[in-house]
Amino acid sequence: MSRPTIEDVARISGVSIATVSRCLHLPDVVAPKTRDRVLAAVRQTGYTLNAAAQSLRQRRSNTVLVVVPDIGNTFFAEILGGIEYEASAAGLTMLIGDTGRIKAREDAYVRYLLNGRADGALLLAEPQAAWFDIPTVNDKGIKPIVTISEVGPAHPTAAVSIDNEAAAHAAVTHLIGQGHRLIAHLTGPDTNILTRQRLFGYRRALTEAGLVCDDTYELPGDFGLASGRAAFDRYRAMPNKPTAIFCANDETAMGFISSAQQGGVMVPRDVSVIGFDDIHFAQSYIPALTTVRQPRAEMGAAAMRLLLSIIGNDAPASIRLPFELILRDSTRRL
Amino acid sequence: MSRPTIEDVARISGVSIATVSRCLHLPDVVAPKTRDRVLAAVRQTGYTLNAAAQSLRQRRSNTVLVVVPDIGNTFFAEILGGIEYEASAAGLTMLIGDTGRIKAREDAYVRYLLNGRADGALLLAEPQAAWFDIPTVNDKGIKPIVTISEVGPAHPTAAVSIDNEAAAHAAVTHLIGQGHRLIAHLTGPDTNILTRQRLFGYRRALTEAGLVCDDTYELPGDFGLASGRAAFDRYRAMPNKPTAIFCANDETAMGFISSAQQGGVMVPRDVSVIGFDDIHFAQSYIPALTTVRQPRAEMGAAAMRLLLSIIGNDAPASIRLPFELILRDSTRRL
DNA sequence: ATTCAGAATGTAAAGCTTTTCATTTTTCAT
DNA sequence: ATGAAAAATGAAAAGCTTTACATTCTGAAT
Repeated sequence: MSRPTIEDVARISGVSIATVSRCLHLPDVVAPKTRDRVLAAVRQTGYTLNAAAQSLRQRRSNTVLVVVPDIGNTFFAEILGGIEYEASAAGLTMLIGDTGRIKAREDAYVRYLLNGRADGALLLAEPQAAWFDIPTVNDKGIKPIVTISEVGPAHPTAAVSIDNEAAAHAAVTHLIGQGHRLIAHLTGPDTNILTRQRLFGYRRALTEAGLVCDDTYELPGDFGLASGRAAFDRYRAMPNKPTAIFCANDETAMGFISSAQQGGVMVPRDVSVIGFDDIHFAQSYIPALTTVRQPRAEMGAAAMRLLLSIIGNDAPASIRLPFELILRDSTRRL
Repeated sequence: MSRPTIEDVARISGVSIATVSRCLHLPDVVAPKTRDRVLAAVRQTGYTLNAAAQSLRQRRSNTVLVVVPDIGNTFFAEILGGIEYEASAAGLTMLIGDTGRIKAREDAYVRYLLNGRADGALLLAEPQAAWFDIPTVNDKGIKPIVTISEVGPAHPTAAVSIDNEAAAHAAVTHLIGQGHRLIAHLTGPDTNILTRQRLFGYRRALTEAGLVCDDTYELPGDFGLASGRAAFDRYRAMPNKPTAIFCANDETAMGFISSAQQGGVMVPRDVSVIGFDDIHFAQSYIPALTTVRQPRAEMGAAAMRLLLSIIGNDAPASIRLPFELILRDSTRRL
C-alpha cells in the first residue's frame, strides 16, 4: 500500500483534486462545508504532500541550504540560531550541510543547490571557486548566495561580516593601553581571509603605537586547539618573551592557555591572552577569556533576511555589523 | 532565460531525452560517439538535473535527514562526522536539521520526512511522540528512523547507544576506588532518558559499595554550563561536602569547575570532578577533565549503516557500543 | 545477400502537484 | 422570477525526469 496522493483524497471526499489543493493552501476560497469534508479525508488517509511534485511544479523548494565548514566548531552554532529564526519566520526550512572543509563535499552542496533542492545558500566560510564556476549560479542569478563572516575580495557576493581588521586593531590597542609592549599574534591558517585581516589589524595597531612588527612574534596557527598548544612551545623557546598574545580565535587561545598552565606559565600573571569570537565556552574557561565578540545570532539573521530580499529580487548588498571587545580575566594591566 | 532541461540537451545533441538520461546514469550502454556529443551539450548548456523531477519519478530523494536537538552542543559534531562518512559512501547527502528542542521545529522535520524530502531520519535525541503519531512513518514502514544515544523504552525504534547506566556505574565505581565516600551527582534535565539511566548507575554503584544514597547529594542540572555553576552554589551550601562529584555531562562539569575555581575551591585538590561524554574541549580544559567517552564517530557511522540496511529492507535492530573511562586531571585519589 | 543477435536509440507513460481558465452554483438586488 | 455578479468548483496543462517496451541499426555468420 503506497502513499496516498491528492487524488485519493479527492475521490474520498468527492471533489476534484484542484479543490483539495485549495483546501490545503487557500482554505478561505473553498466553501466551509466542502473544506471540512476534504480535511476529514486528509486525516483519514494520512495524506501528506509530495514535496518533489510540489517543488517540481512551483519551481522552488522552500528550503535554504546553510553550508558550514566544520560543524564541530561551536562558533557557528549561534549564527545558525539566527538563521533558523528568520528562516522559519519566512516559512523556509533550514538545512545544514557540513563540508568538513573537503572540496568534494562542498561540490556536493553546490550541486544540491543547482539541482534546485534549495532556493538559496548561506555560506559560513569563504566560498570556494566551485560556487562561481557553474554558470547557473552567478550568470543567471537564479540561486542567490550570501556569505557570512569570511568575506574576501576574491568573489563578489552578498555578505554579512564584521570589520575584522578593525576588531583586531581594537584588541591589540587594548593590550597596548594596558601597558604591553611585546605582543605576539597567534594567527589562523594562512589560506583564510580572516587570518590576513586580523594580522593586518594587529600590525597596524603596533605600528600606530610606534612599536615594531617582528615577524618572529607572528606564530602560525590554524584555529584549532592543537595549534594553540604548539604555539606555546614556540613561545617557551622565545628568548624575549612577549607579555601578551593576541590569538586569532578563542579555540587556539584556549589551547595556548591550557599548555601554558600545564607548563607552569600562568595566565594572565605571566602572559596576557586575548582571543577572538567569544565562543560559548569563553566565559567559563579558566581564566575567563578576554575576547572580541562577533554578534553571531544577528549576523545569521541579517544574512537570512538579505538572502530573502535577494530571492525577492532586491539587489545583493553587503552588511557590516559591529563587534565588541569583551574584557574578562585572561588579560591584565602590566 | 530559465534553466535548461534534459530536453534542451537532447535537442542540441540530436538525440532523444531517454538517451540523455542514459548518458548521465548508465554511460556504458550508450555508444561512445553519441555519449561525447551529449556530454558536450550538457557542458554547453550548463544543464543540471532537476532534483524535484528526479525524486518525483524515482520516489526517493537520496537524502538522509539528521535531526539534532541543539547544534551548539559540540557533543553532536563527531557523531555527525561518522554519519556523513557513511552517508557519502552510500551516495546520500546528509542534511542536518536543528530543532533547538522546540516542538514546532521538530514537527517541521517530521513533515519534511513525510513529504518525501528525505529517505530516512537519524535522531540524535529521544524521539518525541510526533515521530510516531503519524501513520505513514511507523505503520507503513516507509520512512525508517534510527535513534542515536538517547534511547528510551517509550517507543520502539532502531537505535545505537552505549549502556549509560553501566557507564555511570563505572565512573562512580572509579571514584569509590580512589577512596571517595561522599560522592554527589549533578544530574541532567529530569525529562531526559539519559538522566535517569546515569542516575541509576550512580545509585547502583553507591549501593553496591555499601554507601548510602542521599538524595540531597543529587543536584539538579540540565546539561548546560549555567546549571553547573548553580550546582556549585548548592555544593557550597552543603554542611557535609562531598569529596567528589559525578556530572551527567562534561559541560555541566565545566560550569561547576569554573565556578569552583572562581570561588577558591580547587579541582581536584578540594573536590574531584568527573564528567561524561569526553567532548572536544575536555582534554584542554584546566584541569583536563576525567570523563566517560562515548565512541561518537562510530555511533554515527553505525547508525547510518543501520539506516541503510533498513532502507534495504532488513529488520530494524538495536546496537550497543562500548564506552571508555578516560582518566585525566580533574579527579584524584583521596 | 540474408538473417539474426545484440547493441543502440526512441516513444510514451507515469510520477503528483499547482494553477489558469472555464464552468457551474449561489447570492442578491430588482 | 430574473439577471447579473460573485463564489465555488472542475478540467486540463505544465513542470522534468526515469524507464519499460518498442523500434531501428550494426555487424557477423551463414
